[in-house]
Amino acid sequence: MPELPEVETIVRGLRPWLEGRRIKRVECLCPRMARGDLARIEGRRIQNFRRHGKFILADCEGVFLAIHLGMTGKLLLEGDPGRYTRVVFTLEGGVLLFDDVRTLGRVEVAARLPARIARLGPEPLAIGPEEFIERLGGRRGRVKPLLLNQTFLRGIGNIYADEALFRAGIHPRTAAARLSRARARRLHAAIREVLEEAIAAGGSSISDYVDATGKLGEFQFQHRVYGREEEACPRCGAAIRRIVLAQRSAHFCPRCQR
DNA sequence: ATCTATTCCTGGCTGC
DNA sequence: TGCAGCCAGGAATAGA
Repeated sequence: MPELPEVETIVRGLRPWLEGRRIKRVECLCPRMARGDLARIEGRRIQNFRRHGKFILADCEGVFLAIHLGMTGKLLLEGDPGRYTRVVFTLEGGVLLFDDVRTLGRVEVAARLPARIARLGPEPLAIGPEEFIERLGGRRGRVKPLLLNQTFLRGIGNIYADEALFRAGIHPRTAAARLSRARARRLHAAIREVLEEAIAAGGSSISDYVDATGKLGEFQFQHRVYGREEEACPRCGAAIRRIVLAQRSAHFCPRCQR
């Protein structure tokens, strides 16, 4: 499941090859996944290929391209189109495939950056501790669902929310606005830390994440709570618990996270 | 303005 | 061995 570190890994892998290259043809094999007229980027060069939260964005000489990988989306420079290929980008000198088993991904072409993407919260790796604490204070909900809310911070998904809360020693059900300054500061640092470590490891390969060359990430071996229900907490040895919070599973240590 | 619940989607797993 | 039923969780959307 591609979250910020996985999308960052993909973008870094693709950028050197994609940037400045002209798109000759776009074939969408799953119209449900397209927004806008994808053919509008044909004949244009890819510029400013970048990550924005979990979105992949590019300017294409006056037309805008946004890609979201959903749960199982992959952008591949190698291999042939297969059963799960949803969009084929034919570029000068090669082909970029958007494969997605579950079709929860999206490819959007628009005149400019769509407002709902522009409105997302700040980058977790760019926000400072003071601004983070201030943003937390104005929220009424619980901290875990808030971390998943892309208008609060952009790019954090279930894995890194659980891992950051564990590192900060905060229970996922804690009311966000009730966190002390010290704990909020610790959470800010934990988010940075876990995302940076995950990017360094090439992301987490849970289910079927791979980078643009088909390579698996390594960070799943460093997960301390995510997907480790019943296992011993690496800090205190207590059994990791899994609960459902806001329709999502939340993994935590009942002793370390209060 | 914010937050919560529902929907989409299919491979892989569990249990009978 | 086969199959029903459930689970995973991104964002969009509707409703509170």
